[in-house]
Amino acid sequence: MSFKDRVISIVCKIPSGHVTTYGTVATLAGLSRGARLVGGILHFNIDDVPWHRVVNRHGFISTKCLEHPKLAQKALLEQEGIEVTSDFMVNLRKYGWFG
DNA sequence: CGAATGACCAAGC
DNA sequence: GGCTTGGCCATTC
Repeated sequence: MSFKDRVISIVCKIPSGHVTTYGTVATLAGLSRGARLVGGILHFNIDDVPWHRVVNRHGFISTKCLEHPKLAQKALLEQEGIEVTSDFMVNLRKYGWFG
């Protein structure tokens, strides 16, 4: 069991229709200051976790990946009932999940 | 095992 | 008020 596994576990527990932030995931995983690690971990496990439910502090999709994954994420979020603006931003105040 | 890396955050100019 | 800098710490090669 490692921080990585905890992060993955937590991300998988995010209820459908909700999103959370890197900082929140890091805190729930035990490292309130490990937001960066969460990003890196999700990067290495992009195929194993619903990373589309994790956004940065501003509610923006922070991936530096190609635009295609972003569109996929936007579609997935909307599919779950989450409003995503054309700027790939979600309303954390409304859809934010903090455990 | 050591050095580099990173999809963040908050404070400082 | 927007941009730049520094710190954080596990994972990876």
